[in-house]
Amino acid sequence: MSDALQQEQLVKEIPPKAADLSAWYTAVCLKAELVSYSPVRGCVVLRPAGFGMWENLQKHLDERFKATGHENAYFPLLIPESLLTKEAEHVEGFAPEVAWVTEGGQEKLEERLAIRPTSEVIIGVMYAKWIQSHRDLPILINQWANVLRWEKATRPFLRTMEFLWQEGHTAHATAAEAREETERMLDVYQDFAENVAAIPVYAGAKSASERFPGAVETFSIEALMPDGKALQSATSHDLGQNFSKAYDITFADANQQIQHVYTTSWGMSWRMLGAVIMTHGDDRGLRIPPKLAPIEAVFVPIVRGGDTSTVEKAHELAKGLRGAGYRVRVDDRDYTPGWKYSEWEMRGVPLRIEIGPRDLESGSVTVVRRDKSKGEDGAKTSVPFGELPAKLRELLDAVHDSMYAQAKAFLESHTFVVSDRDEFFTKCRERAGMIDIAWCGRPECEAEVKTATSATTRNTRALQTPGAKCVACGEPATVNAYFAQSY
RNA sequence: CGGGGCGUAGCUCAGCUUGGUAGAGCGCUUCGUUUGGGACGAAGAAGUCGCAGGUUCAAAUCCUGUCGCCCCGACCA
Repeated sequence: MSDALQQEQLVKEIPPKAADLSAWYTAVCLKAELVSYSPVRGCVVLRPAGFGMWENLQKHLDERFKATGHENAYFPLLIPESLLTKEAEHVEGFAPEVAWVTEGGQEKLEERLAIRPTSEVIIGVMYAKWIQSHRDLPILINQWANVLRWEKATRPFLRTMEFLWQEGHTAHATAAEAREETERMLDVYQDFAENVAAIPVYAGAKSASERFPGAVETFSIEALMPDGKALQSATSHDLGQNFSKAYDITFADANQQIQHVYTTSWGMSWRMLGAVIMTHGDDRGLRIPPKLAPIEAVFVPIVRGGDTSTVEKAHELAKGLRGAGYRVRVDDRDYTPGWKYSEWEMRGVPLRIEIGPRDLESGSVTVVRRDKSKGEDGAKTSVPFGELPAKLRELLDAVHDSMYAQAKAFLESHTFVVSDRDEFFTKCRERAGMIDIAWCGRPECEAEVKTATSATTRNTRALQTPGAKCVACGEPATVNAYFAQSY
């Protein structure tokens, strides 16, 4: 490594992001203490720094769920085998990755119990008991839970055997209502991704082969990672009457007819945090979007000649900011200021507040933005003590906006509207980004593209040019689709 | 689940080819001096060499098995 490169590499043991995204990603997850590998294969410990991000994700999503009329509940972790096997497609889809409990205490169980890979089944069974009349509908419930899928290869956040997520499960009287709900929650996810996680996404419908097992239609939001691979960040499923028929969820309608309900399910997992890490991080480490940051601003007091008045002032200002609703911390540990700067940058704290003798004298603090590089215009701002509470809000919003703008610029510069077949295949193979084409929608066509390029449809939307032919195969196109290799 | 790589101190790794006293840097502890971009000095602590067998007078080193992790594929959120 050249001297220049060595100097650039500010954070020890974090390799440059552009050179090897995988190595960078793993190093950041570990060094920023988001996760730790555990003695259990494929399972990670979510450490306080990581859990803090999860809590903020929960808070923002949950308030959106509540605002759209949903309530939280909790269902059992274990699902009897006989119940699981009723919806054929669903079972087939999940069978390879279900873990089973076969013994309890000293006894061998007469019936195996599945550890939930998802909860459509157990929730469907309960809904069948609870729903009698059209007056009982809709049911709008969400649960925050862990699930387990027996994965072969795992990576922190992106794929672990046990993971945290939320799963919403709703039941409706009509197909139209269920579809409306499915699309509403997709909008919620898109809103969350863009306005909380600062990640622009493409929202749309999944192709048949990418659909959730047992769903009539699956929608997703898809984000683009720096290596040109897409990351499915949340899904929303219209389950039609597939589950209500399998689990006999019926109600008497206003005309005294027995009808099967229409159900939906929708989920976002801690995988979203993986998207946040990869999208926003840089060579100095993590950059957490302010709304997800466990610590929004960290005070670094500079002590000179044993005079700790800057430390006292930092605590005083921090107290005031907490009172104003901010999540702040004072780093009064016995390390040098320079060490602390690097440390908190690596951990991704959006704002650093320096307070040294010079600041004390001028009655102000120096606020440094994590989203800007060193020496960049606007990276440092001097803020008088009294203006700190108001100014902090402004700066945090600015950080969010600039992070979103950067991610948006990346997505847009790596989205290609392609109408030439060769170019389409080349771009897919090269992992160029989101490749937008007019597409026929045929599974055989998608399979051919996948075999040739490893890319698949991420999601689809209405055909943009009426009468267009499929760019991949030449048949009449029915939709526009984003193709990309995916995580 | 296929292909490749790696498990030695908290971290990054050397030592293994050719068996013979357990190593370095960083970090950690104590004391002192320091503190506006990863401070300096002195003293100190720390490893059943992933685990289990085997070969040998003797194994971190050779052999077999096993577990785990990383990367690339296939599969999935």
